[in-house]
Amino acid sequence: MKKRKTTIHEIAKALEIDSSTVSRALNNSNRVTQKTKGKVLLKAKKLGYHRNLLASNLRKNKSNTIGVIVPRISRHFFSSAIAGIEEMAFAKGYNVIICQSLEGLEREKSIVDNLISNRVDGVLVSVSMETEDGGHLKHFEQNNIPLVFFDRHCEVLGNNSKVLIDDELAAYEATIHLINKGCKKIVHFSGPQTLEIYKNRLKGYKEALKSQGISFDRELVITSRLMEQDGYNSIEKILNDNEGVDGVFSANDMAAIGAIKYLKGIGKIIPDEIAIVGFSNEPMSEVIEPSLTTIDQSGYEIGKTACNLLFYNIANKDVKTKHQTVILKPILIERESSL
Amino acid sequence: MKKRKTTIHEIAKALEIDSSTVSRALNNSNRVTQKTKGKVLLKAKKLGYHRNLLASNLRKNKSNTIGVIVPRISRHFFSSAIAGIEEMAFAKGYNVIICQSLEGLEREKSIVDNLISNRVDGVLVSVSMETEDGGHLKHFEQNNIPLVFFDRHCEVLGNNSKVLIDDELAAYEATIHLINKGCKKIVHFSGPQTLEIYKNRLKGYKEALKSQGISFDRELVITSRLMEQDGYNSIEKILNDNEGVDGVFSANDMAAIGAIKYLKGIGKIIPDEIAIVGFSNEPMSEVIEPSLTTIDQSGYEIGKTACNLLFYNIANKDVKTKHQTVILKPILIERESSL
DNA sequence: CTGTTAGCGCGTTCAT
DNA sequence: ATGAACGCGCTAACAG
Repeated sequence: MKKRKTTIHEIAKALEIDSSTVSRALNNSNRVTQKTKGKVLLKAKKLGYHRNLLASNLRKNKSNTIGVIVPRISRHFFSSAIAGIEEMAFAKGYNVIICQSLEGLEREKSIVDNLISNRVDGVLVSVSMETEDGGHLKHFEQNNIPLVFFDRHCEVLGNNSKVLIDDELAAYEATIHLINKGCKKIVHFSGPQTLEIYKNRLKGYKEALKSQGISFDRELVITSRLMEQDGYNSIEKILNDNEGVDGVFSANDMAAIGAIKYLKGIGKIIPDEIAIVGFSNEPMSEVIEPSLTTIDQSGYEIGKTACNLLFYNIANKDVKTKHQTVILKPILIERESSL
Repeated sequence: MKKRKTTIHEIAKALEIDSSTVSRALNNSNRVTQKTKGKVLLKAKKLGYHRNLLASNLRKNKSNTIGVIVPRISRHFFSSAIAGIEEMAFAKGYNVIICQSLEGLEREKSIVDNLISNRVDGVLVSVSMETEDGGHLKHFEQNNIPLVFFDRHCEVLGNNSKVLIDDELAAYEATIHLINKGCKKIVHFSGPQTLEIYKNRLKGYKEALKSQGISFDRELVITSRLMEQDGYNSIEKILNDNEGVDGVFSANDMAAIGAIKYLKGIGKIIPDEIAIVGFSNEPMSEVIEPSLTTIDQSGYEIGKTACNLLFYNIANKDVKTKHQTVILKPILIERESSL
């Protein structure tokens, strides 16, 4: 078993040319004959040559690698985002280093240092729950490494770009969808108002009603933790207390499913009598309740978009750019009832 | 904004010592005074120094990075495996490069070349569906890069290690579990016999029956594609055709859930009259049917185990080792019915 | 079109 | 304990 790997010098020696010519040939430079190019490539294959990117990267001062920091890889939203990122990166010939903060600030800090040491060409970040101050993330721009947030962002001095989901618009569109289907009295299942996402979704719901001249009724907003059982209970309660409810916009999918189960139990037919839309970015709801209409934005699309933006920023590193914020439009998916 | 990053030479100059001393200090060598060590570290922090790992790695001919090849990152099993891998790697100070083959052989081949060029210190692979011959994976060992398969493996000449789930044992234990609960007549929902996993699960089921002196009844094995609807139909059919069925071992979770739904519909109480175990390594079934007993091995554990084995092989690269196969024992999870 | 030279930033000899 | 010098493998700059 041979120890050292073959270098350009060996293939240069074998061909009795200079190593720089070999280098050029391997890089498909146009300053080299087709003939020698062919000879070099042949010899390289024959010797099982693999370019040493450690050396190449050092010389070019560029790692051809982007770093990705997420709280948890195994969460479906993040794993699909990473899938999108990897596809974009692969297409551009970049590598992807994956790091998970596990929702911890200290770990996130050490990841930042490590990525800088690895001289990544850019970074995609979805911050941990402990991250409020983005001080440690400033190191990236201090080292001239472009950074793009996706989904979970935080404020950092300097230029930073982000790709987000428009919760308010999503809620707006979901509600409009229900109105267009003929709903007059639409219930909203909302979540804890401490969270930005639920506040925004409530806002979008209100906006939609207003835009269509429907007056907002506080009674029709039920706040819960949005578990399946909550949806079940909420729809039961609202139907007892109110006449003529014909639509539900749920701030997540599980509560929507609970409501559907309740309605099925009492013999209502979905979605003819009561139309339901659930906010979702997991595929789970589709499996549990194939007839549920959902509104969401896939992690995959966000990942791809963020990665694209990052590459743009890498390419234009030198030109001074301002904050870029891409807000992705949600997608409403109405599935056929399989029942 | 300064362009070039600070190097050991700059901090050496600032301290009026030699760069090699700085290098030693930063590497915590014992051949350097505590005092100078302190001064160097201080200065390094002050100048915002980050070691250039491109250079360091080149010099040491070692990238401190492992490569991971999976068919699809967004599949839950793989994303949790990657999560486990990342945690182990982080603990050892290694980076993880993620690559997805998207079930394609050509893409897998080009990933292999790329990882070799990046001089990864080791590789974890779960092969694509198109990969039957592992010829391209031989490149790894030719380049002295340890390789460990997890979950999906294939034959490669030379030494290669793998970490797998013991499907047969899992099925055996699931069936034994049912017998211990008092079941006398256990149905098996099986899948396409072209797939190794379903063959092995059937084998384990048979073994368990045999070991407990229960005779195998071909009538009690129903083969389908194991969708929810299949489970629903299968249990209906079996209950019509057979008296006294009191247990079901399903080769996956969706069919088990279908069966539970059917039984709920006809008013049976689970799990008192008919006990059901579904094979599963997705968390989805838990959400859909919280009372379902499952047997599986998590991707997370497999990832951690495989990564550990890889590090072992990296550490002992020079000593000649033989094939290592780790077969993980499945875990049976019996949940309380929430209904 | 090709060869020569130099150096990316670091770690590791040798000296002292 | 520190300094001087070299080289990891490759590419860029300059000749010719």
